[in-house]
Amino acid sequence: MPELPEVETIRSQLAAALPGRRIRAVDLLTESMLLDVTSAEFTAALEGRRIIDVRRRGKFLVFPLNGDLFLTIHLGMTGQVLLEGPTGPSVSPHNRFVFRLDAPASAVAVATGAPGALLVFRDIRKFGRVHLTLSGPAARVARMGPDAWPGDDWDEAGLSAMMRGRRAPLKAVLLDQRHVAGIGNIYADEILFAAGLSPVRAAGSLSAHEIGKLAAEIKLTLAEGVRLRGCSISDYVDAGGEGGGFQRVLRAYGRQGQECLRCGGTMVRTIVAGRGTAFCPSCQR
DNA sequence: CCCAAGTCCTGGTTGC
DNA sequence: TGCAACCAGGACTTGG
Repeated sequence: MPELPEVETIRSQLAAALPGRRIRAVDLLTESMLLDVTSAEFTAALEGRRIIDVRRRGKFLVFPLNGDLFLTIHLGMTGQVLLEGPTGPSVSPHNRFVFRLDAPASAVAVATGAPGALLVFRDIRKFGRVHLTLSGPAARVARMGPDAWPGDDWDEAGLSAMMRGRRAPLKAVLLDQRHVAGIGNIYADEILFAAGLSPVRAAGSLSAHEIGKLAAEIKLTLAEGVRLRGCSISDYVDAGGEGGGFQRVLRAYGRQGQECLRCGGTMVRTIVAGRGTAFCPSCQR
């Protein structure tokens, strides 16, 4: 699933190719995934609009456009954003939005050979959402806590305050985007394994030392995810259609029944916060 | 038929 | 006791 490292990989690719380019036309193929405006308003407002920047907030992509408009995209569970050449879009029954762009306008995009006269939002499961709003990103983006990575705007003290007094399982708090934004099910399991903490511990029960370890592993694990360009365990590919590499270094997610890479015990699976959860009961306390 | 999962929503519980 | 904060679980979606 696209979590912070996957969305960040896509963002960096798009940021190298899109700023300065205009949206010539839009094909809206699945209306149910559009929020905040009608289809007619959406296509009319985007036509001729220039993309100013490509930003990320948690798992959201945010495209500021000229005229104080903001396009906000969430990839849900199986969403992909693909930059394709002008002959496309490649045929798929799961294409949901196709943004037809003009030729590259920036010298950088030309120099890097940025392809992409088309920006395709494809999503098998329709969990993804597209917003078009005025004066700022979609309202749901404002509800996000500080970005988990790179983590310049939160620290151990902030994490401690988020956890204090909570009886909810530790993993549920990591997954709650209002506390720290960008962590999903895969990275949550990996972070908790790395920190040696049980996903079912009450969040409020962590010691200061454990909070410190957790804070460090959130940043380290997501940094590794970004470095390896995301985790392609199911549908994820980057904007060029390439898979990431993080699936090769998974130590917890999906490893139930297998040997713990730290203590040699057996990894188990349980449900936490409604999500499948793999962990080592002997070395994650 | 069940499972996968991110977000929103609802309804029940807890604790000040 | 009242009320807000908190927390669990369902809905949505479709391919394996």
